Amino acid sequence: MKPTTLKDIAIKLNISVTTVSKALKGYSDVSKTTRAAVFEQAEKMNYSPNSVAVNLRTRQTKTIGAIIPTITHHFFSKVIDGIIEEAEKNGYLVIILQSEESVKQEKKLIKLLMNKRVDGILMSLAADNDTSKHLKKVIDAKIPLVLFDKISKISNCSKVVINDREASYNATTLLINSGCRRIAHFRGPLNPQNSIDRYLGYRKALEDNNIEFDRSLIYTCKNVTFEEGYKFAKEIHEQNKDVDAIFAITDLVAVGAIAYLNKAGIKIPDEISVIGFSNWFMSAVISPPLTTVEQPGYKMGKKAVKLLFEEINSSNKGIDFEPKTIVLKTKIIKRKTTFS
Amino acid sequence: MKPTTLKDIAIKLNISVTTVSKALKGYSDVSKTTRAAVFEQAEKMNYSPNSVAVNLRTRQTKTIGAIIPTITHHFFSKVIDGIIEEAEKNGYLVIILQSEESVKQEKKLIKLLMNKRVDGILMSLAADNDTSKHLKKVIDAKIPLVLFDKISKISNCSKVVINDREASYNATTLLINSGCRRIAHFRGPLNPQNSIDRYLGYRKALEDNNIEFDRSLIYTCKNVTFEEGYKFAKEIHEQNKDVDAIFAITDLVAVGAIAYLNKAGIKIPDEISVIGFSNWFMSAVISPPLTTVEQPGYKMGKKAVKLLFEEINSSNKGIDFEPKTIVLKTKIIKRKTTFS
DNA sequence: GGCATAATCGAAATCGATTTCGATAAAATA
DNA sequence: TATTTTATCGAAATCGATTTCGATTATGCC
Repeated sequence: MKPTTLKDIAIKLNISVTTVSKALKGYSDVSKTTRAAVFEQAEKMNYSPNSVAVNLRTRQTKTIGAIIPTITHHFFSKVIDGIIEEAEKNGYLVIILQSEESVKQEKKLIKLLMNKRVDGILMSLAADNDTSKHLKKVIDAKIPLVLFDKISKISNCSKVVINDREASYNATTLLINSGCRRIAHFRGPLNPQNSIDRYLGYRKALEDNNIEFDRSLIYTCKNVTFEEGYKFAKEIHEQNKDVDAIFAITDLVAVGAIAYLNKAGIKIPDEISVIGFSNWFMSAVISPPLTTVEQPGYKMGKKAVKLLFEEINSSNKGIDFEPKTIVLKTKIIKRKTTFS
Repeated sequence: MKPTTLKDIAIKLNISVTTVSKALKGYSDVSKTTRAAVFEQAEKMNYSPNSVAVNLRTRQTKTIGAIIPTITHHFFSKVIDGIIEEAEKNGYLVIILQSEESVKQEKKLIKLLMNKRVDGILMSLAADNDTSKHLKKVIDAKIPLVLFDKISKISNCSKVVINDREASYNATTLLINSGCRRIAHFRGPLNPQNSIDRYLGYRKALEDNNIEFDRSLIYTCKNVTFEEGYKFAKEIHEQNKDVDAIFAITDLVAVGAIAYLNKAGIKIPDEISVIGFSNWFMSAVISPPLTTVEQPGYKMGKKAVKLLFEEINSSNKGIDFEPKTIVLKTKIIKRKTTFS
């Protein structure tokens, strides 16, 4: 009924708990006979160490926490996939929590995880994040912390990101090199850093190619949805904006735009080129297949965990850990919505 | 640096650990003066109880485990969303694990969670699941277990499912009532129970309406992908199968089929009706919007957790818990790929 | 003032596993 | 035979929080 303890085995064998423990852990001061008996009995009683007790003694829970805005999002679910895989490979379990884009919720969850005594925390920040005071609490408590994707630049901790600005610059440049001059940008919300960075990369590319920036070609997707992509594409068309390319903050938005363009009979890329961001699996199968920037979610998750473990291990050895920032490479996947 | 303990407070205040604990927990045999001092000091030292120690004493971890085939799947990520929300609302944390459709992996993960001493386990089974011996281990160990979506009918534990057969029956009937007679079914793999049930519901609907079953109209999607939907739709078209409707095991497959039909210039639903399953968010925005069966993932997650807590609470009170099976309602969401 | 009651506190045991430090007995050496 | 190793075991402390039970002091009552 109740799980077997060392004591149960000890009583059965009429020896001490100490000896049972030592036998199981391979100490040399246990006779072969005793050891064999212990192993046999442990097997028979289906013993497995109570990890709660072990955790208490070792001051480690072999558990890490991950806080993300939401899991029902293809990018984040990929990151989580990577996190879980890598953690499990190292004997760690992962507690997943969702901030739902609320800093208040984020604070609460951090507290929860700290009380749980997780060995480390992974976070992708909520969009309305400005005050990173709650992150400081984690850092001050010496709990290893790694930020990924949506980070806070000011916090003194490790980070795993992509170079949004550069990726965006390259995407825009591709459009320019293929002859586009009136390039609309369907940008993300105003606050998040990667939304800003992608916008900045877009502008820099225009600038470097002597293309005048036209504010009226910037559309802000507050919710980053299919519908927004559709709507803005429609607006562009109906207002005769003379646009020859669209660069969308996300594949989903791009797919929305393509849906409208297809419906309106506008030829892609002949009349309008489209480029997305993230390489969502759907972007490969829609018609025409979407050219996009690959955002390595799975890899980001893995890297973040690896970095976290580096810090956890240093911390265990009492070594001070110098926060690192890893910038993952992105690449453009050329498909059929742009001229090469 | 290290988290504050009761002992730290006790030493600071020069009283016993017992009194500190009692003050914090509101025992009546502590003077107002002492209590106030303890609270003040606890606040100052930023005390929060070490939950590992509490867990050891209470024999509860306030943690549950969830094992699913994969998280990078819209349905499962919705379920997980529901699970996390509901668990957190009740003060529980969730450890997510992926079986990757492997029974071997499933066994390993179960063992992991049992060693972790989670208070309960939620599972959606791997596809190749036939031997549910590993589930028996959980049940025998009296660890509350709730299966959802992909279940094992023979296991004696609680379950949360939809009536796949009935839902599928209704979907097929809708097609029949709108005049379709040659209805193709893009089914799922051969093993999983819900794949079988949906197939069975389809057949039953044909039978009840005196429509002859044609084996050549059954297409098996081994991987349940967009590409398979596309491919089979193409096959149907090219082989002149005279099909007037397609019922797909999943929206993704249906969307693949629609992609082909659109490309081939086949009018939906005029020439061919299409109905999907799951109500994936994309199905509402594609063209034409897909009629589908709503599969309540979020709700399923919540219900599963609620059921698990019922069992956990009974078990805590020493009451025997009689496993329940909850069947969630599905409904058909009529959009534009079917008549009426 | 004497006894009963209430008010306050803390020692110790517990949850299970681990590890240090001795203790004992047997074997080996001088 | 006396002494030193070696082999084998276990008591006790520890990780932190909780709770039972007993002890002590202060107050109430007659």
